[in-house]
Amino acid sequence: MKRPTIADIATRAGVSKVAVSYALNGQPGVSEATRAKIIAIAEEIGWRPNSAARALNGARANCVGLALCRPARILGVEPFFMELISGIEGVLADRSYALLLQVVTSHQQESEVYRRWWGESRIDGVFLVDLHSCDARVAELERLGMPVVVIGHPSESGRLSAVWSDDGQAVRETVGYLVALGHRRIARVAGLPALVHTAVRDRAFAEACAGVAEHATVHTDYTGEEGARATRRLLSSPDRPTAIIYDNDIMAVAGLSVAQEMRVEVPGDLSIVAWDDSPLSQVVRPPLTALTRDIPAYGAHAAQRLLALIAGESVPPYEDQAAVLTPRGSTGPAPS
Amino acid sequence: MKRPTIADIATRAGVSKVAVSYALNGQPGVSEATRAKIIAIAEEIGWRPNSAARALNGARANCVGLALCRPARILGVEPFFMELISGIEGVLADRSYALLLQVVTSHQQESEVYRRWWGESRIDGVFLVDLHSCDARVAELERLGMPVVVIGHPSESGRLSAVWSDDGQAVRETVGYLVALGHRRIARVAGLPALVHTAVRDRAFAEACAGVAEHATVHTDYTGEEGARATRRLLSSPDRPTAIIYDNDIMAVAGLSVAQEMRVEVPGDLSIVAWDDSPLSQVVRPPLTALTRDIPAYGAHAAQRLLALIAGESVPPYEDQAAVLTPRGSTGPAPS
DNA sequence: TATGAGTGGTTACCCGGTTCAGAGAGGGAG
DNA sequence: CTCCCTCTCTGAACCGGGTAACCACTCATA
Repeated sequence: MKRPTIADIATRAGVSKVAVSYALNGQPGVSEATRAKIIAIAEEIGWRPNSAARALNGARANCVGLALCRPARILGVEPFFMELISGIEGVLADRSYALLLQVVTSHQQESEVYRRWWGESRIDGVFLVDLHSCDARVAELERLGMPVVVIGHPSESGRLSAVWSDDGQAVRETVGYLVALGHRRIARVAGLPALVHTAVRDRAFAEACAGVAEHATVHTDYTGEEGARATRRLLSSPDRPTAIIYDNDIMAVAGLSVAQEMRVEVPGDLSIVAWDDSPLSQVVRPPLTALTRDIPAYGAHAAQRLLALIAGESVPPYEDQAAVLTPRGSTGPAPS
Repeated sequence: MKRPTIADIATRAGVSKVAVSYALNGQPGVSEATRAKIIAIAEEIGWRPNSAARALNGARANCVGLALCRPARILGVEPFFMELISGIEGVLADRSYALLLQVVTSHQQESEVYRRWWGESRIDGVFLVDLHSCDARVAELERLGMPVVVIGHPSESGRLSAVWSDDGQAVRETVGYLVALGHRRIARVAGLPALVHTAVRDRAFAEACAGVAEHATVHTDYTGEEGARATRRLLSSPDRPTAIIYDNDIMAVAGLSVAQEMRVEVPGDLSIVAWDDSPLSQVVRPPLTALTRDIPAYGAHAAQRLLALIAGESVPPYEDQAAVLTPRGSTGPAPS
């Protein structure tokens, strides 16, 4: 029942374990006949290299880490992370890299997890997500000297490599589209204000609206409840907006329901745009106009960069495609 | 920049590395004064035990695995797995266990991942999810002799420990509730037919309806599109159902939209029940009656059992609480 | 005074794979 | 026949910890 080791193979093949090591790693130093025999025996007894023993010789751990700092109820509802992970996995699996995952409740705990993983030689690098402004995690990771790919805006990523997409561009496109439809009062139901990408969107939204439309931004925690509450407040104001942009689709769906409950027609009286186009956007009536992004591809790009970084290559910041607007039934001309 | 080892600490403290090992592991064999000095030095230079070196001594890897065999687009939309992972993480984090995650595309690939992880001594055990009938993975994992907790029905889990909840009970409760409301034609939009829990629900549904209501089951792949298509077909039939039970909430929301699009009133003409009560159920109008389960707790129980199994304890199958019906606005009396 | 039991530490070796220096065997050139 | 080189393979050391066995010393007991 014990797992076979190269010593077992060596005994069977009648050679030293060094010869086995060379043979199995494709290194010179053994004849082709011996190599073939050794490989045959290894396959027969189902030998696998012990990752711990390899790691001990300074080899890579063949593993990268990801820590998520969000409460369970938000993580579950946001398809973003699962899609991101799927994309990351696709790249890692090809190179037999594993992904170590941890859900944490604070940035402090998150930094501690990085220190532990790195100190224990468990991982070769990490992804850093959900960047805050003046993020202490960036300094911590720079200090550790570990390969890191930041999935987020490079303005706050310090000397760490970033993979990002231009949310500002997506906001400008959306506002331009809504203004062209005649909207002059546009609101935004935004996510957590501490996140860098929220700030980027906030700024781009204010700039894009400046001079062409009244604008208001309400911050939430990404949950449907807060999205609903924000919508209710916006729609209750005397000069209510004729269009609302939501930072995720669960809030957009909640907003749509609030509008229907308040007898506000969508898209007749109110246009709705959702960020991050998950299947959810398409199953409600009317289907939601959404900012579409290939999230698995985004994760895949980040994973490629992290592996390159681990291999010692230098990795400049990579700008992924910006989200593009996919118009559906939830947007239309502004009411006259 | 090199990571400190116990040898470094030993040099600094002027003792042998064995003394350091004893001191840091809380073992007897060193004086309290020496122990304190060693611990102080270890903290000062930020020492962490190298996980590879520990694992090499036959110690645990302090890591468990989870392989998910679902396409990315379904994984993203199902809050189930993220909530399950959150629950698992909560327990693992307390014991400094890590979770190794891999998304695979076939059961064969999944078994290969298990073999590799186990052969490489990367993990101490795994969770097995999405059981099929006559699942080859069960035999494979039994053969490997690795600690496993099956998250699913024990009827198909062989000699492996299972953590499960009685979906049959939930189905009976739901059907009873609908029948009490006067419904006599009930349909079910089910998930993948190959999954054991789908089969369990199918059987319970047929039995619960037998003699009291006409019933029909349509299988889908869990996506909103298929949920919508199934609903459209069901509502187009001459003797259309007055109630539909959906196997997840994205399909239920899609079904709700289809009903509205076909001018079928919910709950006036049609009652809708969703399985797995995510926040999504509550943000649509009307809010969905749902089968509620504490999924993070479910994951936590599974994690506790897996850790017990790894510790060498014997773990009987554990039946978690069945999902309970949470009535909301989407169900009502059958139309007369 | 010899014996025994704790302390507090050490030396030696193990885990499984990698790496380095070098040892024989065989072959070709001089 | 010797010299040298290449090919194939081996012993020993190493990575960073864990553990068994043992040793030197102190103090209490027979």
